Amino acid sequence: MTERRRGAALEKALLDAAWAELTLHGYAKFTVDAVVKRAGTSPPVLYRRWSDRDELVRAAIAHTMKEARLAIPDTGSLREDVLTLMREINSTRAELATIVIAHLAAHYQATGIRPGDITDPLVTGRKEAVDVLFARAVDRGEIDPARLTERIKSLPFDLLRHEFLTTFAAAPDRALEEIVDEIFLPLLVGDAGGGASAGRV
Amino acid sequence: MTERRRGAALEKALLDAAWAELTLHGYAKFTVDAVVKRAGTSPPVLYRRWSDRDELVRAAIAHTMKEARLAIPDTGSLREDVLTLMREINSTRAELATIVIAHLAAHYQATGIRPGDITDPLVTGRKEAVDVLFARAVDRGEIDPARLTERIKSLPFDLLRHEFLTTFAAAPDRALEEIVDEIFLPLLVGDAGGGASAGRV
DNA sequence: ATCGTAAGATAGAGGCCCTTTCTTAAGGAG
DNA sequence: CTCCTTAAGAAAGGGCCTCTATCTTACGAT
Repeated sequence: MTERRRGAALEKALLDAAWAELTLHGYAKFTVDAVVKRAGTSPPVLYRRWSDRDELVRAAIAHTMKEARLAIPDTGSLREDVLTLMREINSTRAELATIVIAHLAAHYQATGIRPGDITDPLVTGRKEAVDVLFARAVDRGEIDPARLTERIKSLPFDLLRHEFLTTFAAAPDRALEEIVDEIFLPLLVGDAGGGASAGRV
Repeated sequence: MTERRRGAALEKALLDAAWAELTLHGYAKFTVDAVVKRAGTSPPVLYRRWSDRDELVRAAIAHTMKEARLAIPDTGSLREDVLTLMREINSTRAELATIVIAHLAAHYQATGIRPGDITDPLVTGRKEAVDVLFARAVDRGEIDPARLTERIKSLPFDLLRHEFLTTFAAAPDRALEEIVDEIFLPLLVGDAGGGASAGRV
C-alpha cells in the first residue's frame, strides 16, 4: 500500500470496487473479500462504514444511481421527448435494474422492501420531472389531458422496466419505438387501432 | 426417523420443504441445512439428487410450477377471458415470480439465463393456449385481427408481470381492471381515448 | 433367509462473513 | 518542529454454511 487514502476518497474507491464486483460477477458471487482486495484495503475499513454485505450492496447501488442522473429532454414533441428519455434510460439502467432486483427479491421476505418503493430512481430519477414532459405536450396542444391517467403516464417506463426485468439487458431500439408508437401514443392521441403510422406525432 | 421414505415420495418431501423455506425465509436466507431439517433427512440424501444449493432452488421452482398449472378460460367475451386468466395468474404466481427473479438476477452474469427464457411458464404455462383466447375473440367478431400485434397480445400479461416484479405481491383487482379497460381493450376495440366505459366489451 | 441399494447419521474441510487486536501513517494543533 | 488523535492497513480467528467422505441401518427384491 503505497499511499493511504482517507475519508471520501477511500469511500468512493470502496463503492466503485463494490459496483465493479457486482457487475462483473453478479450478485450471487459477490464477496466482501473481493471488494476489499479490489479496493486495496482491509476488512475493518469496510465494516467501519457498512455493517454488513447487504448494506454495502445497497450503498453501491445508491452511489451508482447518484452518479448517473438523467437529464429531462425537451425536443418539441411528446414522441421525441419520451423516446429520448427512454433511450437514455435504456442505455444506462439495465444493469442497475438487474442488481437492484436481485437484492430486493432475495430479501423481500425479511425486509418488505420492493422495487416500487424506489422505482422512481430506478427508472427516471425524478417523477415530477417526467410530469414536465406531459405538461409541455398539453401546452403544445398535442394531447388531451383527460386521456392522461397515471397508468398511461407511466406506461412506457413500466414497459421499459419490464424489458429490463425480463431480459436483464438494454432493450433493442425497435422495442422502444414499438412501445411508443404501437401502444403509448395511440392511447393518447388517436384512434388506437390506427397502427404505428397513425400514432406518429 | 420412524419411517424411511424412498424415491419419489422422499424427493417430493425435499422439494416441498425447499419451497417452504424459500417462501418463508426468502432466497437470501435459504439454507440447505434448513431444508434437510424440515424434510427430516440428512445432507447426502439431498446431494444425491441435486449437485448444489442452486440446483435445488431451480428444482423447487420447477416442481412448484408443475403443481400449479393454469386452466384457460372460455367465458364468451375477450374482456372476461383476459380478466379471468389474469386473476388466476394473480392469485397464484406473485410468490413464484419473486423467487424466480431473485435466483435468475443473482446468477445472470454466470448463467446468462433470463426470466424471458422461461417467461411463458412463469405467467401462463402455455403461450399457444393464450393465443386461443384471441382466436376466439376474432371468431366472435369482437376484435380486428389486424390490430393484434405480438406486443399487444402480451401486453396485459407483461403489465401483470411488471406488477409482480415491482411489488413482489399480487396486484389489487382494481389494477387488473385498469390494465384491461384503460389500456388493453382501447387498443383493440375502440377509440383509445374513450376511457373505461368506451373500452368495455 | 441373503443381497443390494438407498436412506439416515455424523464428522470434517474449505470458503465466506464478520470481529478483534495490533501497528502504522497522516492530519491537525501547539 | 513535536506530539496526539484518528483512521487506515494487516493479520488472526470464530461461527456458519456448503458440500463431501464414511459408516450404519432399513427396506425391497429375489
